Amino acid sequence: MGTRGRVTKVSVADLAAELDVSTATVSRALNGSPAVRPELAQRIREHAEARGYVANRMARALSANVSRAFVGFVIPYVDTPAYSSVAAECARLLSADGTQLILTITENDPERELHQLKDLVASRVAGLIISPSTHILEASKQLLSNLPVVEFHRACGIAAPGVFSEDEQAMSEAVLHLAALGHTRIGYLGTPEALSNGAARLRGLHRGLELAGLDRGAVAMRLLEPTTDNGKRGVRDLLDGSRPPTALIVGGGALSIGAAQAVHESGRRLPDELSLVVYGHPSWFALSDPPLTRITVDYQDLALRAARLLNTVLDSGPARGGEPEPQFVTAQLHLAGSTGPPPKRAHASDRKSRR
Amino acid sequence: MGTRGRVTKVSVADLAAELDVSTATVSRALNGSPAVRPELAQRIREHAEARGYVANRMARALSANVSRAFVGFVIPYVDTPAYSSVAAECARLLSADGTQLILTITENDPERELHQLKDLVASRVAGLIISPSTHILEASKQLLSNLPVVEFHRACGIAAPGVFSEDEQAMSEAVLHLAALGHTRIGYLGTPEALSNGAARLRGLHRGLELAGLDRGAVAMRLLEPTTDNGKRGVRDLLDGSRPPTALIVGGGALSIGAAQAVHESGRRLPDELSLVVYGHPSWFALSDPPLTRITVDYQDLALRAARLLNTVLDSGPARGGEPEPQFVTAQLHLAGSTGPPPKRAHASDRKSRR
DNA sequence: TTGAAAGCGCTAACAT
DNA sequence: ATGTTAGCGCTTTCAA
Repeated sequence: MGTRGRVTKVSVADLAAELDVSTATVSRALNGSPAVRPELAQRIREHAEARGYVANRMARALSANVSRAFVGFVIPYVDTPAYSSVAAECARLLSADGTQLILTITENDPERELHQLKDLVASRVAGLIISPSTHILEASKQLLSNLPVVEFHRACGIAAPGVFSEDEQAMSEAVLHLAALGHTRIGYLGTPEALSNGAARLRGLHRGLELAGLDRGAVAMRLLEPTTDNGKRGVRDLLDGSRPPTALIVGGGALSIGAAQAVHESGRRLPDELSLVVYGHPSWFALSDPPLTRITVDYQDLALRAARLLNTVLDSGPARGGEPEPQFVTAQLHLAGSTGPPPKRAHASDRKSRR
Repeated sequence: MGTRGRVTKVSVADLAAELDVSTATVSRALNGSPAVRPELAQRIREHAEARGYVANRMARALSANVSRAFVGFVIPYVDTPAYSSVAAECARLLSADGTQLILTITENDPERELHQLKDLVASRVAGLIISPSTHILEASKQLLSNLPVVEFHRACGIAAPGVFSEDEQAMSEAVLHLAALGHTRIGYLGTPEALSNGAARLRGLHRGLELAGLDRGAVAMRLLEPTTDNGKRGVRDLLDGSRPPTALIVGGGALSIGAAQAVHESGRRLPDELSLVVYGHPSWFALSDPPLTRITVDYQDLALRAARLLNTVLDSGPARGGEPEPQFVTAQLHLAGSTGPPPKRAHASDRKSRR
């Protein structure tokens, strides 16, 4: 019993020969075609099982010349919940349909991205779930426009559906929250405007400022690539000025992690000396004391929608007809202990006014 | 110019026809065979380029009947750095060789795992990088023993090479560190002994106790599946007893995250009221105050070794000859502010002995 | 140096 | 209900 020796080597031809039927019958039986006598089908299946037969998906895909065997999953990073949790959930959902995920990490490098997209096309993936790199190449877009594609987190302007977090409102709420507390000098650390989600958050920021009656000039900004290091750097920059902001908003998950660390390292007490609003999965900030006011997104929901969207797109081919509808998962602002009224006095180095 | 219309559809046959040569010549030219006249080869390549030709990896793999097109990456979870960072690094390293990673998440479910392994075999993956589920099925082991496999983090007793973190020493050091500080009642929260790394950490614990001259009975233990929730639960259990430990060691990344949260929520001050040693990637604990004494592993190094090992295994076929050498990445104990002498007085409910 | 042809393992017309 | 056969796109003998 059991498969001894080397790797599986049984083919339909083998089974057919051994049972003295045709390969077509075997194939039909194995695929549950009703056109084969139940008893025979049963016998074939049992024999296949006994011989440890495992169908070759490549051959199958090649023959069918269209199959859902593989789907490409293209992301800039994977070591942050915004991506890893979506990857996990998509892999889970798609595997139920017998679709396998080919994982590809661009590190936000456009060249690498293009190369990987080509490889994915070469693998004849049925479709793609992608979070494009910041400065995606034209050639990459070309490739994408000829494939069933679902975007998430970031959009790159191709005619493909996508799932995104709707950050504008939460962002604007965050500004209003701080303004209501009395803050007038706010620092913003976010991702570049070239990133669709960076742009959305910026819109939210601006809208919040407008509603709060604050001038855009009231905000010191740093727009950086979303990495933990940039989070640290950005916060240090923002805090080091001669007239540092009394409140900080961070728009981006990886940035927030670094930002929270940098704030912590700066020794400023939250919220007495500084108010802080971070962005991202709660688990990253669970240990901080006080708990941080934060903007969160339900990544699982987002993943679910992405997987569903992909199925839709796979059923109807790439970018047919009109502009596809993007879907949105609403980000939520959660208040916690890291935001409060601004310090009573201006920063020491600012004015000489003692008490 | 550029690829218009539908998906890439150019085949070697097309190129051959267009250039009035045979498919064999095209294939040879494209694969850089020296057997083709350089000038012709050049012309073929240019034409292929111009026509936007992309070789079909499936067909290629099918024909070659052995290829490195795909490698399976099988892990129980992906939302923890212990896995996500290894995934990222492996994807990066393998993609350089033109190998794509098929990501598969078992959620530590043996049935699911078996099913996915079958699918991977069906996809004719060249090999597998796997972190087996806790209670892996015999059938799964069977499959694995007929494939080039590299294990990591966890070993399941098959004759395959692997990369693991060498936790024993760090674990034992942690115990000695606590013992030296004066702790005699230590709590241990770890993963089940059925997990190879759980067993290793336990050995380290025992060795530490022995060296410290402490009895094994001095340790209250909880061995749980590595999830954040279990981390919380375990800590609450350990701390709720009538004679709670004065120090806690956590052996496991996900467990540590939950554990740190639970400790935090319990309101105990570190290290005055409780000493705590956690395990895992520093980024998860960066925000905690005080910084936590921790055991860390260089996952990037681990990933690098895994990728290298895989290449070796792919070159020599599965489990040939003698037992393959496992590799180890040494875990490091970093001292920080969460460990200190035990509280002066025993727990109130413990003994009446004052001063 | 190049071409013709035989597969790789499977599915799907097209017979019977 | 079952068998025959022609591919899917590529590599690779075997001939020329």
